[in-house]
Amino acid sequence: MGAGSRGFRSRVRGLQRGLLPIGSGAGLPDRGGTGMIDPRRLRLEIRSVAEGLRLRGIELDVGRFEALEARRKRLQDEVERLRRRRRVASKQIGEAKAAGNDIAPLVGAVGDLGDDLADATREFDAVRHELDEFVKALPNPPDDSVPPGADETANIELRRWQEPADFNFEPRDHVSLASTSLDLEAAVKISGSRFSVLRGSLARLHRGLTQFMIDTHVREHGYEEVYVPYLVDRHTLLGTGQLPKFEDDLFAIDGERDQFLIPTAEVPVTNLVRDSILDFADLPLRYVAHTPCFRSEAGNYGKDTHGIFRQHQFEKVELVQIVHPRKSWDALDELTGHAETILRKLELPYRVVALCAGDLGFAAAKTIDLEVWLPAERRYREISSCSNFVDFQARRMLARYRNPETGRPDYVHTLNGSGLAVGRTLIAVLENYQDGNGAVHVPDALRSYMGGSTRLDL
RNA sequence: GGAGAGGUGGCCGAGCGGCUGAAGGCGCUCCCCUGCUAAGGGAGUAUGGGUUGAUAGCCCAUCGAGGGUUCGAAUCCCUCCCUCUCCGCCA
Repeated sequence: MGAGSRGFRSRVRGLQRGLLPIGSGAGLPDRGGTGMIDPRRLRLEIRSVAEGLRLRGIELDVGRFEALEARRKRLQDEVERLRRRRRVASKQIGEAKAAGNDIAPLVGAVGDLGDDLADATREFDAVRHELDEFVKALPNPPDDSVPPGADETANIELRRWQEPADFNFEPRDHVSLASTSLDLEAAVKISGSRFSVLRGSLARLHRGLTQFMIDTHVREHGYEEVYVPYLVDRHTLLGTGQLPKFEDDLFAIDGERDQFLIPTAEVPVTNLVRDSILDFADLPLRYVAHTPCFRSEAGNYGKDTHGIFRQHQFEKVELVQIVHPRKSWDALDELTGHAETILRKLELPYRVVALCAGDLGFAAAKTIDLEVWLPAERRYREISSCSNFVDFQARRMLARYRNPETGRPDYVHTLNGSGLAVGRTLIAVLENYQDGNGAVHVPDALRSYMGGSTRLDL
């Protein structure tokens, strides 16, 4: 039995064990594992898929896909035909043997079947691998409601909440305000650039913000708090779409373990439902997790180098929802609202922005960003990103639910959003709550998390 | 880290290399019977892929994963992963 003549399911399982096709020589993943755009949709409506991808600035090579698909079809047919022949022949041999007949002629009749099958299988696997790579590299086509555009300049502001405070003094930035409580020198000494050390009440504020966010989402929004690993394997990252295309953005563990530091809690949390068939009645699932996030920020050299806006390590409270496919658009609005609640409770001015097609992340069908006002920069900056991935991640993960109407498994839809990025919230609090004398007040909502203090002791 | 045991369908649990996609039990669904919270009888009940107008059929694959032996592997061989028990270490 040649490589690849094992079934689809075994490949999917292999994948789930972290044995990846990419560079590992292991079996090819199939549908579930490769994940992506629905292969059937790709075959049947490739034009519309191509159109969607064009909005993201990606030109789908329709001719190449169709050629590959034609070969795949022919070879799969051949392989299955040969396998069937082999099965039938083997069965006959078994029966003959049981009846006490001479099996030599039957065995001889099998002839080159084995070799033919091995050859066909080899070819089939090669084509599937090629097809797999091709499809896997395709991002999620944007939803129809996503504004067109190539980059962030085409994003659409949907609404604003509160006008920025009109300071009658020159607002200072968070680095200046934090003073010695933000010890960037120590961080550089310990770890290098893009890390930070927080001290005293600033560290406490950081922790308090985190607690406040989690508590709000658990108590008021009905999320289940989960604690998850910060190191994950390749398969997990493939499920949510960080791999195989964006390995450079991740910190990998160097050594025997083929693991990576999570770039966001989305990765471990969404993968909770990987390879499962959920009960219809259990949907929607809502998880909130607080984790550190690790990003290499490759390609962002020189960008946001001041302060702690863009770090290799930062904390985030993440919201994840697993929902019925017909509910995901409502869920996106809800989830965005849950993130907004934090900003409102903290009374931080923000605006809501719909990302244009060109600005979407790989797996997202639609993304709504929340941007908080930073007085020192005199502009709104991203503090939360809420996305509906529809069935894109679910396909990669084989995350399904039992459809009560058909009795069959269907893919769920997945969503996530920051609720919020803690470090950036810290910046926003510092800058928006400064009083002009270098002091920073504690937002009312955070008082109880700060031991009743009304001012930060910086 | 050392020693041992084990990984089979939603769960439990059989399985001399061939008729086992997989006995049996439990659970679940539907039907029948039953005059009353129970019992009994019958049928059905995995997933992925392909084909197709089709969630109708039909075909292929899957018994932790990968590879090997063989006409044929859940069953034999090799490698890896995981779980459990005991010892050691440890927050």
